[in-house]
Amino acid sequence: MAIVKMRDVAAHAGVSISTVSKILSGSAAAHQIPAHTIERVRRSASQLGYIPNAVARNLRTQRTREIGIVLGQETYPEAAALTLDGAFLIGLMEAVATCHLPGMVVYPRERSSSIADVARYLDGRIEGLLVRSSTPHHEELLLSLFARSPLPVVAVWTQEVPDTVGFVDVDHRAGAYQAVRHLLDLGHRRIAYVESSPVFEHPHFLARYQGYEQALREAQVTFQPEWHVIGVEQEKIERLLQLPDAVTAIFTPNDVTAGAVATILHTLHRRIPGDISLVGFDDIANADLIAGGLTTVHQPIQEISMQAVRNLIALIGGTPVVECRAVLSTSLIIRNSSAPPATR
Amino acid sequence: MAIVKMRDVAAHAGVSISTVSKILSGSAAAHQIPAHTIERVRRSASQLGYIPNAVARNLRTQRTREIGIVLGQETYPEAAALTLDGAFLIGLMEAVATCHLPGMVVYPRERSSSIADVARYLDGRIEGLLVRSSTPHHEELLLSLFARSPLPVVAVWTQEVPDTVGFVDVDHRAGAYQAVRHLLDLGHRRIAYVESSPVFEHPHFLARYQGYEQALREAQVTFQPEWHVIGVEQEKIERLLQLPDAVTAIFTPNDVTAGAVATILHTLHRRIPGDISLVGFDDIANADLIAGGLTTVHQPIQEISMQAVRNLIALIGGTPVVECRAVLSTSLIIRNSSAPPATR
DNA sequence: CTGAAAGCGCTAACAA
DNA sequence: TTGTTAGCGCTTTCAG
Repeated sequence: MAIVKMRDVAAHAGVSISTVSKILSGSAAAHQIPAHTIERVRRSASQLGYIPNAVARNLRTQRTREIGIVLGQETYPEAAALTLDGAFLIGLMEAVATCHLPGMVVYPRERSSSIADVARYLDGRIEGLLVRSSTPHHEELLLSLFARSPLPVVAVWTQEVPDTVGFVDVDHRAGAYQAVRHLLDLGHRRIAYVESSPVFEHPHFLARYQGYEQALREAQVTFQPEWHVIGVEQEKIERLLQLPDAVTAIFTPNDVTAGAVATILHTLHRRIPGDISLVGFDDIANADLIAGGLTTVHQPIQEISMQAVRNLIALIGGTPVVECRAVLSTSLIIRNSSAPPATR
Repeated sequence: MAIVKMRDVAAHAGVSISTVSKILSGSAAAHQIPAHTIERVRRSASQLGYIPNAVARNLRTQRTREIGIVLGQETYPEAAALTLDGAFLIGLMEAVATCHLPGMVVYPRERSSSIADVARYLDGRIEGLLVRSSTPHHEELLLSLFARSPLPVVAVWTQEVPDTVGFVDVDHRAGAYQAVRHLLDLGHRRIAYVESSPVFEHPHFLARYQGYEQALREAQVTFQPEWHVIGVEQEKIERLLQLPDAVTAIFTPNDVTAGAVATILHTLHRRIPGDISLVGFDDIANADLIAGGLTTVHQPIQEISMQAVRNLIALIGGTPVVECRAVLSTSLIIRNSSAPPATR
C-alpha cells in the first residue's frame, strides 16, 4: 500500500483537496464548512490512515515549529556535564512536550566553529536554536557567529552573549555564597576552596569563587591563600589538613570535584562530616551517593530547561531579546556531608 | 536583507537555476559541467552567503537524512536511566557526526502509546526511529504499533521486538555472570543478590539474575533463598550480615542500587571491601565515586549508540532486519569495592 | 554542456 | 460553502 496523500482523502470523501486541507489544518471554522462535511472528511482521513506530510506543510507555510539544540563532547568539566546533560535533556523533553512542539533536533557540536558549520542551523529545518555552553572560548566563537544571523538563539549556562542572543543561566555567585554561608553558620571558620583547574578559565567558576570570598568577607574571616587549592591531589589535600590551623571544611565548585575529594579523604581516613565537612555545587545525579550524601548547591535543571525553551519560543515570536534572558536561583540541598566542626 | 535563494545565485552567476542545483547538489560531474562554470557558481554562492533550504530539498527528493529517537521520563529505574541517558546521548551525537547525518530529532515519550501518537513519527520528517527501552509493558505496546508501519525502527536495550524491528542490546546474563564469577574467584562463597524491585519486572534484570545463579551453580555454591533481597532497606541488609553464615559479598544488578547499599553499609559501620565486597552493574557516570570506586559491569555505551545508529541506517538502506540486530558484550571494571573475604 | 519545465505535498488567496 | 489556482525552493528529467 502506497502512502496516503491528501488527494486520496479528497477523492474518498468526494470533496476537493483544498477543503480537506482547510479541515485538517484547523481553519474549517474560518471557512464556514458545515459539520457534516467536516465529519465526512475526518472519517475518510482516519479510515485511510492519512498522516499529513510535515515536510510539504513546512515548505508551504515556511514554518517547522521545530527547534534545535547544540550539545556535544566538548563540555566542561566532562563528568559533570555528562550527568547534568542527562537531566537537562529530560527537562528539555518535558518542556518540548509542554509547549506542544513536535520534537527537538539535537546537533552534535562541531570541533571547529567556522562560519560554514553554522550553515547547518540555517538550512530552514529549525526555527530557533538552543546552545548549551561548553568551553568558554569555543562558546564565544560559536555564539558570535550567530550575532548577525537571522536565527533566534538562546544560550544556556552563560551570560556572555551577543546583543541578539538570549540566555538562561543560574546565579553561580549567590549559590556559592549560600553554600559557604551554610558552613559558616555551622561554626566553621577555616574553609578551603578546592577546584580541579584554575578558577579563571570559566566565568561560572570565577563567579562561584567570588561567592566563596564574599561569604568569608562578610563573616569577617580572613582568607588564607593556602586554602585555595588548584588540582585535586592527595598531597594537596593532606597539606590542608596539616596546616597549623587545619581547615575544618572544604567547598568545591562542582560535585565531581567533591567526589574526588571525598575519595581522597576516605583514603586519608578522615570521616565526613565527623572530621571535615564537604559541600559541592551542581547537585548532579547521584550526588546523594557521594560521601554518603553530599550537601550541595542544586541547579534547577527543570526550570532551566523550561525557561530555555520558553525564551526561545518567545524570541522566535518576536519578543525583544532582553525579555528572553533569565538568571535563575539555586538552592542549597543539605544532606549528610556537612556538620558543625569537631570541638577540640 | 532577505534570504538568499538558489535563483539569486543563478542570477548572480549568470546561469540557470538548474545549473546551480546540479553543481551545489554534487551532480556536476554527471552533467559534464566545466570547471570554470562550477568555480563561478561556487564563488557566487559563497559570496552571497547562500544556504540551500533543506525543507525544499527534502520535499523534492523525498528524503530527509534525519533520524529520530524517543526518549523520556518513563525510563526505569529512574536514576540509572538518568545517568545512562546522558552518556547514551553523547554517544549518539558522536555516531550521528560519524555517519554524517545532519542531526537527530529527539521526541519526548508520550504517556499513552496510542496509534495516534505514532503519527508524529510518520509525518515524513524522519527516515527511521530509535526507541530507547523503558518500562517493558509500555515498550512492547509502542513497538507493536510499528510492526506494520513503513518506518524503520531499531530498539535499544531490549530484544523483545516485532519481526520488522531491529535492536541493540547487551548480554545482561553474561555480564552478571562475569561479576559474580569475579567475586567467586576472590574466594567469596556467600554472595547476596540485592535489588530494589522484583527481578521479573524487566527482562534485563531477569537475565542478570540468571547470570548470578549460573555463576553460583558452576562454582558448586548452593544458593540460599535468604541471599535474594528485594527492596533496599537497612533492616534487610542488616539481616544479611547477621545470618549464621553471613554473606561476604553483595551483587546488585545496577549501580544505583549499589550506591544505596553502600550508604547503608556505611551507616552500619561496615567497610567496603574490608568487611564486605560490593559489585554493581551498568558503570554509570560517577560509579567511581560510589563506595570509593565501585567494581561494576560496564555497558559499552559508545558502541551501543554507534551500533544503534548504524543498524538504523542499514535498515533504512534496505538491509534485512536480522542483520540489523546486535547483542554486545559487557566488561568487568574492577575498582576498589571488591577484595578477598576477610579471613576469620 | 545548459536551460526549460514539471512537480514533491501541501496551504491560502481568490473565485465562484 | 466549495473549488481553482498559484506557488513554497528545490531537483531532475528531457530537449536543445
